[in-house]
Amino acid sequence: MSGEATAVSTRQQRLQHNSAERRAQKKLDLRQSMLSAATALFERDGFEGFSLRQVAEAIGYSPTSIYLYFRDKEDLLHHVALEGFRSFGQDLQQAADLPGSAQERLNAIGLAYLRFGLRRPLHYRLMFMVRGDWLGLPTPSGYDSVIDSFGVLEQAVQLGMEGGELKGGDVQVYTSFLWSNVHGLVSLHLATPYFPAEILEELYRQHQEMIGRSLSS
Amino acid sequence: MSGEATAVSTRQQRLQHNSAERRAQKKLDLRQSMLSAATALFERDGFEGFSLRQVAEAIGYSPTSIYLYFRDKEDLLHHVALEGFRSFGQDLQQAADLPGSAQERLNAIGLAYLRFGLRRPLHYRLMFMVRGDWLGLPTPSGYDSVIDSFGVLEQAVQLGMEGGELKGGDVQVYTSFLWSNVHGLVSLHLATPYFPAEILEELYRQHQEMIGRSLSS
DNA sequence: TTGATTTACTTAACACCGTAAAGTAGACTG
DNA sequence: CAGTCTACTTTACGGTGTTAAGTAAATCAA
Repeated sequence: MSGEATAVSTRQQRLQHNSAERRAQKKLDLRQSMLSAATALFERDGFEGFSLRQVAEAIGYSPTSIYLYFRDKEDLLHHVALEGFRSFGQDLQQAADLPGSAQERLNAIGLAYLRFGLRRPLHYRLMFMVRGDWLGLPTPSGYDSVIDSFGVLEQAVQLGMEGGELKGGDVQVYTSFLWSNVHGLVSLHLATPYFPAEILEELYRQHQEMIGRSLSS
Repeated sequence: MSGEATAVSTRQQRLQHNSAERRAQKKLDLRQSMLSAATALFERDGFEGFSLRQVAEAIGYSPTSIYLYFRDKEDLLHHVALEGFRSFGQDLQQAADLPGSAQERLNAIGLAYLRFGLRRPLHYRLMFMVRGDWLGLPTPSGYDSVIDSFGVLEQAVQLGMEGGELKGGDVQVYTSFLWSNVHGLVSLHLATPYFPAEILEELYRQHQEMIGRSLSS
């Protein structure tokens, strides 16, 4: 089965392969540690205070090293945001998967949305207020699992309408209505002093009640 | 009536006064020209691209001169925003003053809100998305005429409720409902690719219809 | 009118920032 | 063992907000 030359060759190949693999893994590790440091610093300082040089210092590399792994500051921050989109999408999907009526599901999705905004205010700002334009970009490879959050809500609306629980009408209009209401609440809370955290969930509950009155058949 | 000494004295005083007045006026003029240049540059470059040094160059002064008239960059930009709040408040008040039913007034206010966002996107972002915290600051002197926009909407809701046209309920909850919905629409349009300008007014109209269904008695 | 003082501004400097280009030590390869 | 490639650093440039020191002209007191 294993001739001498073949054996040597395969061992060499294996060594090379392992070596190459190890190097590739180190690259991935470093990239990941950059991303982790970036996320930590972003969550500490927010969009304004975020700087490449601080990320570099945090991981013990020179500032320019980052350019070997990310296109530029924008690209790095985009990847920070992508982690946010991932967990945001999961939160919403999880809420959508709960048992119950369409109304209950829609409420749960909205509540998950709201709580994400409260739990990760800086991420929310980045994702939907400061750099929401990233939503229009194609999903980078490695983030294919990111759930289309808009789609989750839209589907829940659709189900409610098909089940007859919601009034018939334009799914997109209903969805945009729910979305803009909860986004309005969260973003006004995050950006202005008008909607303090203490009252936000209660306010949301009351809004949902009013919406329910106008959407339920 | 006019003794010699007195006349001389008054003339001197008048000259001094005029001189002082002229100097004061020049200061105001320069401050105003800084503010105008800042506004123009902000409207061209937005929050991110806005720089003190460019403002200085635009008016032909050194960068540090600005500190003689404004506390810092933040303060200058705050005053840019204040002009926005002034005209925003006027727009809303004008819509609130239109004749018609409470429903029509509320729709008109919301539409004025929406159109301000479309007409002055960068100002809107500054005022309500990036630096909405300024809403919590006391109004600087000279801007006392700035209308409390929230109050305008709140009053329109109150009137509608008192007139029996709107269902009874918590005025604040109704107001926050209307506000977060229209702000959600505008801010999602401005920040994300999801709500293009072409469909925004129609979307708003449909939302208003749904809201009307749940609020009208 | 003249000397002192105040006013209004500038120059210089500091500590940051993102990023491009050139340089370098070490691993890998033939 | 020479040469090449990889991964990273050093250096440099042009920009930023902001503070402190310097300066010329206007104003004021005698």
